Amino acid sequence: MKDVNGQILKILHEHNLKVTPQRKGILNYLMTHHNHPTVEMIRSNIVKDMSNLGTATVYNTLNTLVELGLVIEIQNGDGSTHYDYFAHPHFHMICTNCGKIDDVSFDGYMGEEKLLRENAEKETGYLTSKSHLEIYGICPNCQKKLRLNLINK
Amino acid sequence: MKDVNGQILKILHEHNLKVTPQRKGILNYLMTHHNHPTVEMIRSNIVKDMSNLGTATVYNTLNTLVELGLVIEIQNGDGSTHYDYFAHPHFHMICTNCGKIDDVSFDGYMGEEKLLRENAEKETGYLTSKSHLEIYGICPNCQKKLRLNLINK
DNA sequence: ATTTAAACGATAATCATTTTTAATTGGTTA
DNA sequence: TAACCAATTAAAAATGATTATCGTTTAAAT
Repeated sequence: MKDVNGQILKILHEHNLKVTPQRKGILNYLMTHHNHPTVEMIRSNIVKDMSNLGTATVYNTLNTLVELGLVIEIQNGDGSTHYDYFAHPHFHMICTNCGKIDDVSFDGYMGEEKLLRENAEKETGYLTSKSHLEIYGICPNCQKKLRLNLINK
Repeated sequence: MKDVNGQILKILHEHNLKVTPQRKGILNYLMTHHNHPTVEMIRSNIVKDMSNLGTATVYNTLNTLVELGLVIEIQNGDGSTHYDYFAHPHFHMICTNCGKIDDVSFDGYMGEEKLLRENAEKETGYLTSKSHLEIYGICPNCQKKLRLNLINK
């Protein structure tokens, strides 16, 4: 098990961010949950422990973390932005039926990602830093449900 | 050169969509422009030719086209959604400095995309249909500007 | 030509996100 | 330790994008 609190302090210090209960709470939530929360999910969860936490603060903190590359934004089509602590390179599978977002990585993904970026740089002259890949489909659970629906007709 | 109007009629008929001037206008705009317009860009451009066009109609039409897989949505971080007629598989380079979105494809990209999807299916049990790849970086133009800024300090 | 379901568009409503503003606080320095 | 100050916070208001409503219009099937 890891010293999450120590990591959080290190992250904040490394980036010259003041250590506040709000930031610690938000980072802790992101690092210890592997869901893909919205702003409201984060806020309502933290409010339970902390006396109060403003919506704008959650937005500010998340935007800062996104700029630092520690957190990324994901859209699953429900209208609000979801966030993901991006410790390890991975991509997202998004179920077009239920909106679920899964993190996926496999051996060699980092290599493939790097190759794509290099090809793209050659092609366009961009200086690239990161990429987001989203693959859309039907999750196993929904496949089951959809099959049942067919039968029940 | 291609018979865009014929293509549009074919698309609408194939999907049992009524042929209306609004839909023809919106599809025509998307197919003949290679920018990545927002709803407002599309609307204001078409209003010049057509007596009128409601915002809701643009949204409705675009949502329909997205569901059909003919058009995709892209977020570049400026708050509004950009649209792209997705005739041929490609990915997007997004400049983190100016927000520009470039379409890119290179020989072999389709193969790499297919491979990624197959790996992902094996790993997760999803049944996949498509993917979106976004690569972030600094475009050549902004690289120049940023270099100049450095010198002028 | 008539009919009908689909599509349209003006407006209002909603929802996510940002800005504003004023008060508070972390962390540095004396 | 005290005091300061810039950074941070949070409530409320503002903004901007998107969706819902609903009366009117229109495409296209009969």
